[in-house]
Amino acid sequence: MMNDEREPWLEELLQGGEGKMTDKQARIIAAAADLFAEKGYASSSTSEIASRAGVAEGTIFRHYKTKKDLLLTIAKPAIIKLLAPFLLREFKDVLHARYGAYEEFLRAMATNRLQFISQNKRLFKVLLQELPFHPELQQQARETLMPLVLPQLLSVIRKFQDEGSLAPLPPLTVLRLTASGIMGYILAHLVAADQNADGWDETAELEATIAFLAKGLAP
Amino acid sequence: MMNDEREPWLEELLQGGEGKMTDKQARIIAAAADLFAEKGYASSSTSEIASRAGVAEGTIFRHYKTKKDLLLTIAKPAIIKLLAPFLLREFKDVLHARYGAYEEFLRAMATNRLQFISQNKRLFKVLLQELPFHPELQQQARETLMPLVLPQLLSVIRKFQDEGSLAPLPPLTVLRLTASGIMGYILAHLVAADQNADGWDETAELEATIAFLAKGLAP
Amino acid sequence: MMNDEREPWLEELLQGGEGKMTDKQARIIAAAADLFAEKGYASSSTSEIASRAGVAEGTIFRHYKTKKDLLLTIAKPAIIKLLAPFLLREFKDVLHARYGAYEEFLRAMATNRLQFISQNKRLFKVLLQELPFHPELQQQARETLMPLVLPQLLSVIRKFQDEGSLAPLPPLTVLRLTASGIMGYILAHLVAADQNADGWDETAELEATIAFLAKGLAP
Amino acid sequence: MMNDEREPWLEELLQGGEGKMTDKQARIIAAAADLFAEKGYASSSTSEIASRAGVAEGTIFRHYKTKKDLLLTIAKPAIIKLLAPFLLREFKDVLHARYGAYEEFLRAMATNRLQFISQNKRLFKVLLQELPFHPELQQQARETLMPLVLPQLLSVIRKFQDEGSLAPLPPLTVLRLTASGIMGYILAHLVAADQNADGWDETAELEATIAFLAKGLAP
DNA sequence: AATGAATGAGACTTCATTCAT
DNA sequence: CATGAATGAAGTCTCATTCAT
Repeated sequence: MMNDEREPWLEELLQGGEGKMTDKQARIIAAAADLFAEKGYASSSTSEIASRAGVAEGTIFRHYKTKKDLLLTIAKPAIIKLLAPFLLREFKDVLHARYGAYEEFLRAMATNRLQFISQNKRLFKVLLQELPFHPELQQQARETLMPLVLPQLLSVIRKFQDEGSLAPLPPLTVLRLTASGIMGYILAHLVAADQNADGWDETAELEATIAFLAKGLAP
Repeated sequence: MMNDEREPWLEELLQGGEGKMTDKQARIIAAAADLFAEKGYASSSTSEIASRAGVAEGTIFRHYKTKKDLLLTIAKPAIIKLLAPFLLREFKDVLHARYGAYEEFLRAMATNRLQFISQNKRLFKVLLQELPFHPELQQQARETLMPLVLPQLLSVIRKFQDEGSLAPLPPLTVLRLTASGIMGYILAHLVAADQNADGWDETAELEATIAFLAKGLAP
Repeated sequence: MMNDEREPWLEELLQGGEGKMTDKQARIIAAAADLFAEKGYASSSTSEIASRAGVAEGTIFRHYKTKKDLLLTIAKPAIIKLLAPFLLREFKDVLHARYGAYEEFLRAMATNRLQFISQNKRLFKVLLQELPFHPELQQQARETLMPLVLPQLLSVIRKFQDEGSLAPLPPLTVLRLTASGIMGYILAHLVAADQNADGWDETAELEATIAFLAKGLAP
Repeated sequence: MMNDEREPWLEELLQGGEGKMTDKQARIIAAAADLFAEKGYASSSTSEIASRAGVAEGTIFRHYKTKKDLLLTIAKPAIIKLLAPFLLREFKDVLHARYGAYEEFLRAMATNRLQFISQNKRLFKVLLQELPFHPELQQQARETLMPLVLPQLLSVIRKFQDEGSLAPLPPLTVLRLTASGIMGYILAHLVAADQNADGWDETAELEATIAFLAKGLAP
């Protein structure tokens, strides 16, 4: 998975946010994300990060106080990015939008997140792999999820239930079932991409998944 | 998650298999699994494993040539155990059994695996977390999955399709959708257990999941 | 140089001396000598010695208090054996024997020691390699050499000088020159044997060496 | 033999060659050579090398990837240095020089090499002691010896034979006899130096040795 | 800002030796 | 006598971090 193109999230980090990043900072972050995704945080050495980034080892520590800082710089924003479309602000319009049915809403969300994730594979991989070991990340996730994202999603679900296009199950259950369906699809996509599997028919699978979810959750 | 009760898989390892394990070996394996689950393989030091197991560090290396050996001793059998019910031999009867419909089959499998996994949480956690980083484990997984498990599952699916109780989707797609539904349920269960969440109604969720799968995959 | 035949010195050790050796002791000594010759004393582990001898590691320490004991058991007698023909007792007759000239004496000694050394290569190798690092061995060597061997050799040399068949150089010088000639021959022989060199004509070289010594040291 | 003066070969290594050495590198090499000579490579610990060099243990490994690297850095060049005067280039003039007889040639070579060796005792000791255990060193020795040194020496010998100042023995035999004579002299010199022996008359012994060689190898 | 040599704590592993069986 | 599991000291080497340049 050694890949020299910068993933989009990095480009964004580079410009956006507080202080702009120098080119070297970007190279460091890119190299770190690369390595973390490949071998895991704990097995990646700062010296290898430095050499892959083409900078001196000391330079890393000028910009990031510790190795863990490096991880957090990568992973904390990742949580936000991943959940962005469900955040309070961005989601406002959706609530009042005219999605004909749950199915359409699903399709919109699924394609959008799939695109983000497959464009930022390494970022996603790091997040998934390191989340279990770093309380700071878990907290960050909880903090974004609980007050900002969950309520939004639950109210969308309730809206569709009220409109009669969704089974009257507990909203959290609906969410769980929907999420596992979509995550299952995304993971399969990633695995298929990793192995250049030819048996994988992208759109057919997407449609099957959405149809399955819609049918399974029909009232 | 410091827990002194031995998980069932360890008891089995202790007696079963080739050479019986001494008490110290068992303590080493238990301590290692504990730590690996908690902090990950790479961040667990052999010295901490030793002290948690109450043995000298050297003792570890008398029984397991390297630290990685320790991981493999834990994780390789885990793959088999996890997939055991789907293995060629054990599965034979299922194929000819009178499961009324896909739904019943699902319920049987789901409860069975859920039980195994929640009894062997640490084992399962180690496996999930280390699989991405250890090619040996991936290969072991592929070797059990591809020739021994997959064909079985696919033929069950085809049977139900032939009987008209399952939608005529590609069998692999059916498998994926089913698997993500069940894994989603199991993960939610584990997370809920970890946080002593009260909102979690075990049987209600199981039934909802199975109903959802059955409905979503109905012909 | 892995060789299962026992070298003669071992056979002798086995029977001769104080307490008779058990079979296991002999196997331990043989394995140790083997390994010491191959990798040196410091790089040979007692565990490898044990496994090569086919005994348990503990067994070694039942017979030899420490690893160093093992070395000394091998090497100390070796010094005696190597110098035996020049020792007080055995040498008595030589002093009065009718060796026509220094040349004949040389030939006798050279062939005799060459035979011993090439029959006990491993023993010799260990001695040569470990002597520099073990003061006990050096002392043992000095103790045998200085009072028991040197005087003998010097008086033989003086005898030949008196008889007019040897240059009137300082006896120690004669000894040094003679010794280096013979050692050079023996080392060349061993190296040639080690490499199955075909260019090596055993007897021709021996004769050349002796002729060279005799001529170089002629009065 | 703890000696703080740097032997000449180290001074040369320090400046000469590719990358210049820092002061710490030199101290590390010096300490290592010291210890290797004293206790042998296998019995010298990197921690003792570090403390004798006055650096942290980690520093050693910044400069030399492994302990063996340290040995090779010391020993490989040593082989070249030891054989330098017999190398193709440096030797060219000798072939056409007017050495009156083999005797003069011997005297030149012997004094030259004796001087080098006694100035670089530790280096020589390490080489002699470690050669048997390190195939890399043996190969390096063979590679310099066989194509670059041997042919030179043999042709010098042949030249003297043609001129009638050397016995018509096989050149390799002449070489062996000469070499053992000179090595015997050098070793005796070193031993005498080590023990402050007073019986040792440097020049008398050298002359005796050369006379002996010349006479022994006269036609 | 950037470097990279230096550090020392700590990682994994080996080993000679002991001791209960 | 023999075993081999157990030990803990010591070995080689890695690593995140610091600091003078």
